[in-house]
Amino acid sequence: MSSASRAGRPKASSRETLAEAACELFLERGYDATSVADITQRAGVSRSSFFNYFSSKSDVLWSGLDERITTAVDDLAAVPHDRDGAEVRHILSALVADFAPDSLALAMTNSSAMGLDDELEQDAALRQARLAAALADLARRSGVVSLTADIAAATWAGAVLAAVRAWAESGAGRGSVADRFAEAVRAIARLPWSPPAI
Amino acid sequence: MSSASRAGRPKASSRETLAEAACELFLERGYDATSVADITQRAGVSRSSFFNYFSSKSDVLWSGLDERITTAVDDLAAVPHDRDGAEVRHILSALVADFAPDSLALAMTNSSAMGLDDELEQDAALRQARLAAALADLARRSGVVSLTADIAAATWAGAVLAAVRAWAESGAGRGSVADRFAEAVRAIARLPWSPPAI
DNA sequence: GTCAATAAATGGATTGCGTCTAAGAATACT
DNA sequence: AGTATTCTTAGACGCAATCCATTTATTGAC
Repeated sequence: MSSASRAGRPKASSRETLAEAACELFLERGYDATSVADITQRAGVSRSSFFNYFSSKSDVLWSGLDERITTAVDDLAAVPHDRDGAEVRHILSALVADFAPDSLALAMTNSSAMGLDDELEQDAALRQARLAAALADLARRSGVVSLTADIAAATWAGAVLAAVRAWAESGAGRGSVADRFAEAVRAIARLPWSPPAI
Repeated sequence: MSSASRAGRPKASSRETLAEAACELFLERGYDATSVADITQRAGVSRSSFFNYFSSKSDVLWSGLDERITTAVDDLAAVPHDRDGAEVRHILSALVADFAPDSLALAMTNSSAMGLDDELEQDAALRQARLAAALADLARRSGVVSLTADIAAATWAGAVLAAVRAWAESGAGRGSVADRFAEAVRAIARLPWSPPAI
């Protein structure tokens, strides 16, 4: 089952091929000016096939992080209600460990060239929200009042996405996302929440 | 300029009329199953006119908060770089002061009946992100490093949206959004950021 | 009253995403 | 050869959102 595809028609393309074609076009024409049909045309498959590989156009950029968030959400849902925060930090660390998605990094560093600034902001917000929802859920299960749970969840989910942003903006070369997240965790502990903070 | 409409064809509808029609339909059939054409038909105007009143379908529910966020974003952009956090808290307090949007509250309390759960989560995330971007910008202008600025911004923006959620979920009857936000601010100061927090 | 100027409504066309379905093509197993 | 399996593909669809040209309703000036 491992190597040989067992039966059926072989795939005519791959996520990688499509993502590559998409990124090229995003750089050439910009995100909005690139249609799904454009992408599949360059990749040499039909438009219909696109949605066999990605669930949406923006998914091309975010599927890597989405998968990781999905497992993190599952893991968070499985945490017993009586655990301490170390487990949560561990799950979030696993989420960012060895994270290096070519397409997202490329898009983030070239967001202005791709005309992607708003798009990326919004897409990032959706991912942050999905993670925050799982975190808030866990916090509530652990007895934290709803309002406080939402706020703490917003902070931690914000830290994850901030780490990704910081990593991408620094050229994605120096330092891993995990490093950035560790930095973020330290920053949270040091946050001056009294007036001078923000 | 105040009362008499100065010239031109009089409006055939209003935001209120359209919002009312929309909410009725959302309750009857659900959000996804309600098209813009359905809304305008019930309101007695053409589909084209809808976009003279709202910029999108979801805007029906969020325009109230959007306007407030817009002024808050403008105010935040105008804050000199050398001010303390009190000014920020003031702007955010103004954002939620006397906030009581009928349609959003209705939608949030009946989100499951309207089949709106996911939709509202996502829409809320976009608003939170818009506010967070302005807050992070200000923090960066004030010399806070980017990563920390993002995290702090996520917390405060999260607090605003959490206040709105808490207010809506409590029936929108007891206590104002402003009260909830004040509660949120106190919660932030009390947040146990070491492990046991979340 | 007539006439411009103005503001809004309207119909219709267009684009693009995302969904769905039925039909076809390529592969492995027997 | 035949069958089950897996994927591709064409095509149609519904809907949101944009755009434009046209029409309708009002105000105010002459």
